[in-house]
Amino acid sequence: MSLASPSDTLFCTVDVVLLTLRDQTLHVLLHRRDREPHADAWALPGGFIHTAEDASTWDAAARVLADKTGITSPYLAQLATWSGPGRDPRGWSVSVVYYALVPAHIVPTEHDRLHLCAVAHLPELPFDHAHIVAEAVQRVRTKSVYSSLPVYLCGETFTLPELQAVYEAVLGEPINKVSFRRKVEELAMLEPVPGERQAGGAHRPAQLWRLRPEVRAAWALSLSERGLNSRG
Amino acid sequence: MSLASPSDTLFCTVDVVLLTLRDQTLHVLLHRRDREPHADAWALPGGFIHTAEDASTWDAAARVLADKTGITSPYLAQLATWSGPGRDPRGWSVSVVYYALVPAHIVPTEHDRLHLCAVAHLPELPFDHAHIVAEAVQRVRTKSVYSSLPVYLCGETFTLPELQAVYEAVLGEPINKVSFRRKVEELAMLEPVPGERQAGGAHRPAQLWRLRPEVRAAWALSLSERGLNSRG
DNA sequence: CCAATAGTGTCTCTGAGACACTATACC
DNA sequence: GGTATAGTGTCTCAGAGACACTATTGG
Repeated sequence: MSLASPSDTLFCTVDVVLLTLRDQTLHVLLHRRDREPHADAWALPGGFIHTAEDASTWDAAARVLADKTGITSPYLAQLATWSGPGRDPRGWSVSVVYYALVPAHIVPTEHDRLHLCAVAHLPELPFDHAHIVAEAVQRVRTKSVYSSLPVYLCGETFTLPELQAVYEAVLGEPINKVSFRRKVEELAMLEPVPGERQAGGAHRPAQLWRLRPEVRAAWALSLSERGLNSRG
Repeated sequence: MSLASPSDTLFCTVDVVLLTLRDQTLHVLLHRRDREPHADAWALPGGFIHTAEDASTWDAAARVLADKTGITSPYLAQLATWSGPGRDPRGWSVSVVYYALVPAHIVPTEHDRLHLCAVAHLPELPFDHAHIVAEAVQRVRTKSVYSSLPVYLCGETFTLPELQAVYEAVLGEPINKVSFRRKVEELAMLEPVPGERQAGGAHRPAQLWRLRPEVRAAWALSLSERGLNSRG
């Protein structure tokens, strides 16, 4: 059977907003474009969907991120979809955008085509990428108020003072220590790691914590749950 | 210039989850499909993007909704995008899904190809439409907790007891009257209409309220703000 | 005056923040 | 013992719900 309205001269891509914390500030990973349009400009890593390899736009985003930056992000979620005839000079385009949160240490060393940039001091970005980054930052801030999202900005294990600093960096305001610990406890998403950690200085060491395995599992499940990964 | 990875045998559609309240229950508008696949099955109204007429997927969703149901919804927002090789038998597909909220009285009389169905008692739906509806309902419930979303399920004007009943229907639980009124007041989104309304019975009539014009304006603005409507 | 619903005043109780305290490391 | 940071006990205050009251209509 043939499509009623065959490919109406439209193309479909994915883009990834990868956010991380550096010097207590949100940074976004930019990639220098290989091709026209806007060749050699800093932009969000993105690319076409490969229908032969990708089982969803989520897969496409993960593949594009890995190909262009070498990163596999433990957290990669859909942000929204942008579209229109004018956003890309090549024609009517649809871009399904994902956002990733990673600890700074897994971002590879920057080089000529890879750059971490503070979200507050972005250069001119091509297409509508500036809007997209702004929306991603807003989403992360909003979700951080009531969820454990920022733990994905930490490494595998972390102390509560570290985690609190991460929350404060994301939200841009100080948090009450007691309230923070109460909140963490009631969310019940963390578990203590048997070991401890010495801060560099001369003081009591802090307990190490990690995300409870069920939580990571639940998050992975929520992907496949929604219709066998068809929700890309 | 040519596309690096030209249209990789993939097609892009929009679907609309139109929700309304009937008998104090959330209902979704289903449309009997005109064509294969799943011809004559009840499904979400949807269709292809027409790059010649649509300036965004938002425009496409509004057009599809108007064409198939005759409805122009005051609230139409992006839900998410579904994708994959298996969700539509015609091949690798991307569907950008929108959700609409309307008062029941603007839904046209049901006929052979148009049907309002309680979200709790959906028939078998083709594609991944059952998942999509579930996600839309969840989104509306979540947003209703902290926003004025449910006012779009009311008509132009309404009484506070009516609005409270709408909130209760959406959230599925009773709300404290005093707290509800405090909340409405602090959100500052409503204004009283000079007139009053008699309930059918013998009792004190209730004040009529409406959404403040600035709020409707702000909502319209938030569309165009994000990059000249490029966020479809 | 009665019934029925609209709308408000106020008490209580829960939860978040402020503050001060204790705990434990290195020097 | 001093200092610095981790972690906790408790007081206070603000906001949400419960309840009871007043207001206003038709009968």
